[in-house]
Order: sequence, then C-alpha cells, then structure tokens
Amino acid sequence: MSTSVKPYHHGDLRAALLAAAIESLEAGEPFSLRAVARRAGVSPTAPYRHFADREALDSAVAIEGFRDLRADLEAALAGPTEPAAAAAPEEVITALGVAYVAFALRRPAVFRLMFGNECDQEDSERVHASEHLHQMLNQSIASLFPGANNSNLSIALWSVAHGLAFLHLDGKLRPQTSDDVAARVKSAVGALFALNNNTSGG
Amino acid sequence: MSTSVKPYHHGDLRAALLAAAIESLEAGEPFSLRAVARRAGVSPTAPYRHFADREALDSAVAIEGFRDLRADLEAALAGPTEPAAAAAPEEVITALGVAYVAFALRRPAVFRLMFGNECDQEDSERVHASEHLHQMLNQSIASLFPGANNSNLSIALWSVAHGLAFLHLDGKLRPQTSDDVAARVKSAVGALFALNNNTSGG
DNA sequence: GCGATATGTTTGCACTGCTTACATCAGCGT
DNA sequence: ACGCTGATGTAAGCAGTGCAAACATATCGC
Repeated sequence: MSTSVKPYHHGDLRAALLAAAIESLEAGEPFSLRAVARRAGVSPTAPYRHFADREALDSAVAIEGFRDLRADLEAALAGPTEPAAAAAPEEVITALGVAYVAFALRRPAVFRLMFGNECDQEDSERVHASEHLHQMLNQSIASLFPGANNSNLSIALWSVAHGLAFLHLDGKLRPQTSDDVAARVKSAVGALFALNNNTSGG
Repeated sequence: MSTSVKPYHHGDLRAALLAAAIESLEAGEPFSLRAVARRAGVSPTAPYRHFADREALDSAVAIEGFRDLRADLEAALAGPTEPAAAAAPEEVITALGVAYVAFALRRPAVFRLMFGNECDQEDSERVHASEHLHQMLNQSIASLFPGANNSNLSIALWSVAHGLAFLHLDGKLRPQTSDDVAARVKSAVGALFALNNNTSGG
C-alpha cells in the first residue's frame, strides 16, 4: 500500500494535463485550467509550470487535434479504394470531405479549439500544425488535378468541408445522424461537380 | 444643469445595453455582462431585468447581426449590375460570397457570436433569424439555377463562403487586405465553376 | 553532503455570471 | 391627494475563473 502514497512530484504532469484537458473537452465539461488541474489531482496553479497560460494549453491540445485530423484524412485517402487504383477525383474529394466533417462532429470541442478562435501567430508550433494540414490538402488536390494552378481549388474545397463542418456544429444545418451528414457532404460535393455542367445540382 | 442629474430609471436600458454590447464587441473588448452594464452606466446586475442571462444578450446581438448580414447580401444582389439585367450566375455568386466574407472580416466578433457556438435551439427567435438567412440563400440560388433540386447546391455554396470566412477569421489563410480577400473569394468560386470543365482551376 | 534547479503548493487579487434581498420610481384606482 | 402594485435599478454575496508571487519539496550535479 505504501506504493500508492502520492509523491510530491507527479512524474509527467504535462502529459497528464494534456490528457485531462482532452478528456474534459470530450466530456463536454467546461474546459478550465483549474478543472484540468483538479482532474489531474494537482493544485490549481501547478499547470503554470508547464504551460505559460491558458492559451498555451489550448494550443497544445489544438496541435494534437491537427495531428489526429491529418491521420483521419490520410486514412480516408488510403481508404475504400485501393490506393494504387486511381480513384475518380469526385470520390476522393467526397471521402476527404466526409472524414473532415465527421471529425468535427465526433470531436466538436477539439475542433472548435483548433479553428474557432484567432490563433496566436506567435505560437509557431501551432501555426505550423495548421499549415501542415493545409499543405497536405494542397498535395492531395494537386495529385487529383495535375493542372497548373490548383491552389484556388484547394482552398475552395477546403472551405466547403470547413463550412459544412461548422454549419453542422453550430446547428445551422439541422441535427442529423452521422450517415445523414455524410450523405449531405456527398450531395454538396456532387452539386459542385455538376455546377458548370448542366447548371443544376443533383 | 439640473437636467443632467441621472434619473433612477434609464428609459430604454434594453436598447442601450444592446448598443453597448455591440460597441464592446466591435472595439475588441472582452464582452462581459458586467462590462456592458458599466458601459451603459448602470449597475452590474441591472441587465438581468432585460435579459434572462448572458446567452440571452448574446442571442439578441446575434439576431441583429443576422439582420445586418442579410441586408449586406441583398445589397450585393442588387448591386453592381442592374437587377433587371440577368447577370451571369458566377458573377452573382461571387458577389454574394465577397459580401459574406467581407461582413465576417469587418465585424468578426459579431460574426463569431452569430455562428461560433452551438445556438440554443430553444431560442426560437434566434433560430428563426438564421433560418431566414438560409431561405434567402436558397431563393437566390433557385432563381439563378432554375433546375430541380438546388438545395444541395445552395448548401454547398453557403459552405464555401462560410468556410472562407472562418478560415480567414481564424488566421488559417494568411492576413490580407480586404481587396486580397475579395480576389481570393472570386478565385475560389471560379475554381469551383471550372471544376468539371477542364479539371483544373484557373 | 550540499547547493542549484525543477516542480508543486498556498495565498491572494481582480474578474466573471448569477441569485437574493432591497430601494426607487411610475401609473392607477380610490 | 393618497397609497398600492408592478416595473425597474441597486447592493451584497456566492462560486468559479485566470493569473502572479511567495513558499515548500524533491531531484540532480558537484
């Protein structure tokens, strides 16, 4: 039993705080520095040894979120169809969009943290995490459309997914099952692909 | 001088609080109930006579925001080209998108209030304000593309504008002059219109 | 051993949203 | 003119927050 006496030092408090923060967020609880400290079983101001301020904790969580989102998107790219077989661009883009929106709805609080506030441009690590995502999207689009200038298209398609994610998150598009949402993303992408074809979305 | 002695009752405190709230937001100051009360020259708890809680004030501000945004979009519709002359769909959509993103960047805090949190579905007035906007977009798209089912297209295009707005707001697309942003919106819309044409955005 | 250093605690401040009890005023019936 | 009633604003106080400063404790290099 003597092994369970809590030592003065935690061991890896930084990681514990990060985990606690994500748990708090995912549980829908109010995400406060104090609450996170409580959950980690540590004094209210202990986190300041590891994070300069509240926003630094935010950023650390956001960075993890960006990593997870990238993983989801890469899984979607490699997913249903064999990666070797060149899938139709519309299918690939739909898969990316569905994965993007699904991530947002599955982990709404983290997604909001990642995107829902002006990111401190001084925080180079956080800025880099979001740029890394951006680059990944650019490359995906570039490989789908080996044309000249697809940075515009890349931004446009990112915006579609991002907008769909936030409109669903904020309840502007009505509550749906995740299947419904996926269908909606698919329809939206389809409508865009049909835009200049017959001037009428399916 | 006796005319300036502050009366016990304010007269129209609700309106004054709303105005103060918007001023606070637009000034980039932290938007708290107490700060709003202070700005209106009234005790910290006076607002509770007019707003059930903090969120009720939020909603009231958001509703004004929705009204303003609709006005901007309608101005964009009636704007550059004569409303009688049937403008090309791409131009109209670009104009709408530019107006939408411009609103978001001109009044970022209000825009975040309108969209950046789960809207209380119980607050029927607020829900209605956002649905009104949605309907207006639907009708615009419907009149541009008199096809069968354009609700998908409408959602897709709304998402593009919404995503562009938030990605700019959150610094995910780099800081730009408002002209740059407008050009970006235009390019994005152009890339989408060219999507299935030559599989390469201009 | 011993001192520097990293880590966690205590205390305290200013701020927040919100509740409860109280003060002031306006309008109305008598 | 008087006083009641309801609407509006105030005062005091609670729990919670982010944060800074001073203090305590454990770890590591010498």
